Amino acid sequence: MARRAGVSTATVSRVLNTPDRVREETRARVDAAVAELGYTPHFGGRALASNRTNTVGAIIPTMENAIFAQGIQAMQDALSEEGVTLLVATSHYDAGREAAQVRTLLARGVDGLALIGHWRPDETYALLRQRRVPFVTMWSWAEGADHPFVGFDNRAAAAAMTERVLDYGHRQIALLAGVTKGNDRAAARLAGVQDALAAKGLRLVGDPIELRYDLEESAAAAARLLSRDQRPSVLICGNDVIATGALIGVRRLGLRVPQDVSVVGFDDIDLARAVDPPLTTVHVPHRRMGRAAAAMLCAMASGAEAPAPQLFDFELLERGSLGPAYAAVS
Amino acid sequence: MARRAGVSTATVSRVLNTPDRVREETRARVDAAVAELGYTPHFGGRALASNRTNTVGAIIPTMENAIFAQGIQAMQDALSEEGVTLLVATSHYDAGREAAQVRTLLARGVDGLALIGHWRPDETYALLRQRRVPFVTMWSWAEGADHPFVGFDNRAAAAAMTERVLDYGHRQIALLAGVTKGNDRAAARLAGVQDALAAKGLRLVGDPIELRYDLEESAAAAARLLSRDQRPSVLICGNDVIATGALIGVRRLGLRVPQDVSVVGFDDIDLARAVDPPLTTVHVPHRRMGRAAAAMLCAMASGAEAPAPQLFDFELLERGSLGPAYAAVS
DNA sequence: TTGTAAGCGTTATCAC
DNA sequence: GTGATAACGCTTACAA
Repeated sequence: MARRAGVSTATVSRVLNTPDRVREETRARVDAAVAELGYTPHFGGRALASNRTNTVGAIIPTMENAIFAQGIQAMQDALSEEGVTLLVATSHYDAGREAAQVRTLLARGVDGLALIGHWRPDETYALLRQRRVPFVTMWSWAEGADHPFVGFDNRAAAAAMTERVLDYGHRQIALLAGVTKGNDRAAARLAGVQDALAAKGLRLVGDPIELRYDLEESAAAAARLLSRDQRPSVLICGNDVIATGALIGVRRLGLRVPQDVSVVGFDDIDLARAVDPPLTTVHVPHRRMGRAAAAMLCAMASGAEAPAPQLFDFELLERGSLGPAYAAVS
Repeated sequence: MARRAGVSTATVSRVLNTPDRVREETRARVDAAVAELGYTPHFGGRALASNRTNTVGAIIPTMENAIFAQGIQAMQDALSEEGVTLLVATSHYDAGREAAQVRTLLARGVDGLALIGHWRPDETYALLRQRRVPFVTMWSWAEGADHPFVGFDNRAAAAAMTERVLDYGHRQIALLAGVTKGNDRAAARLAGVQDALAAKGLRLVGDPIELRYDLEESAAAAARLLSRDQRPSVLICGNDVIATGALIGVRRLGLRVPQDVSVVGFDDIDLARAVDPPLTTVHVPHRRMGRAAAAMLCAMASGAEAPAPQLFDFELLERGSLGPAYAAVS
């Protein structure tokens, strides 16, 4: 390509990177040659010479979870406006795989890294620091963390939802939580529910049940729970998939929501509006968090000092799956 | 790093790439140094010297569509077993953005590329061929195409579903299709429905309506359709999101599914099992297609000749949203 | 404003 | 089996 425009490779490089440092006429000539040959700079060469890749990485548990799909899509849209490519890797909720993916992404020279949640082995943080890669964590409020993050207070949100449930008169409350092992979001939500109950001197009906992100498993658990002697009047669910599963389980027993039993979810994914009754749930700004993380990483990759954590608000969304506790009243 | 093990960079390279071509003792020494320094080879340098990146790209419309999220996740899982990284880009259903993303991914030196569907400007194909990048198309059956693909016959599947609908006695049939512009899958599904009707000398009630991937828009369209004089007894929907929206629209009118009106979907995403009644739909093996595409790309990137297209079967899944056409009978 | 030339960290081709 | 050494395509002083 170099001399198709009759200039040196250096000038081509300038046209591409600092167009204002080159005479208009020369620039036009180079641009023409670029267009004509369909030239695209070689990524490897660029990375090697400049030690930057214009790439940031994100490691999420799985794309099959709609909240991450949304967040990552928003993040990618924001990054591509800045000419930055997003490299997405998945950990399947496994700390070991996450660490391996960190290594992979570091080897590819990412200029920054986004990770979900803040629970991970010290070794992973040590690796990140040793390589001096800017990183942010997402989706949770990492209180007192010494790294930037963008998230919201899962614990407070769960507590707020629980208080709302209590306002409706419910006292027989069961909790269908997500798997808390290695998942600070799920754990915080569980803790939030317990907080709100403890504040009123109440306790759950039975122990919290931890469920995977699976409709059938959740449906079965809900049905089992509702067949016990002391039937709960409300099922508080750790996410909307569990809540939807619970709805299915309730339906199988021939019970009605919310007349016979209430169900509340968390996340506000599409599913929440699609089911009948639509789910009362906690709205979480997944897309806004994705965009905010993108902005933070861009800033940090450009050498900015570690930005302040960004905390988003949640919102209680009443849609119909939470009603008064008739059963408890009778 | 090079001489921490007291060897040349060439030997380090051999240990990493062709370990069997180096003496056991030397190898051990290098491995030790690698571990000690936490060394990872520089991706850019590697790409520059070897002209391979162990990266393949995929361009999908959006990750927010669950079928692509599933397929891409499966593809990524399969690729990572081969040590290949997947670079995901999104086009938002826009041919121009797709072409731009092709350029971006080519610039990053991907060893192969996966694209959704086979409708795209000739220029995009020309670019792909000019750069000699192996590529496959996914999700549709590109009859007579001169490139490898992995997909299924959207048209035949839609026809089969329509025949099933006819078997239930429906004659007042409305079609809520996806947007067909630039989307061969949506267009093929629409054509399939028309095929099956034409074979029996039947016609749709009104024109096919094209809807975006949106619950509310679909709900509104369904409600409008069912408020007309000649009310359809069944709504055939181009995908499960539209079908779910239709379910919501039906519910708003106080009608029951399937007693008053039937609804059928397409894709079999999670949503289909979550709604009430669960959707009768076409099951599409999204994950298997993702894995198959990964295998094809790996083969092609390793220099294999263009593999034969891989066609997957669909499956009609009856779940409850399709019932007999009482209304039509009366 | 532009060209020259020295790297950047690998791999590949040779000798040894 | 291993070490020099020359690419690979780009960026970036530095010189012109």
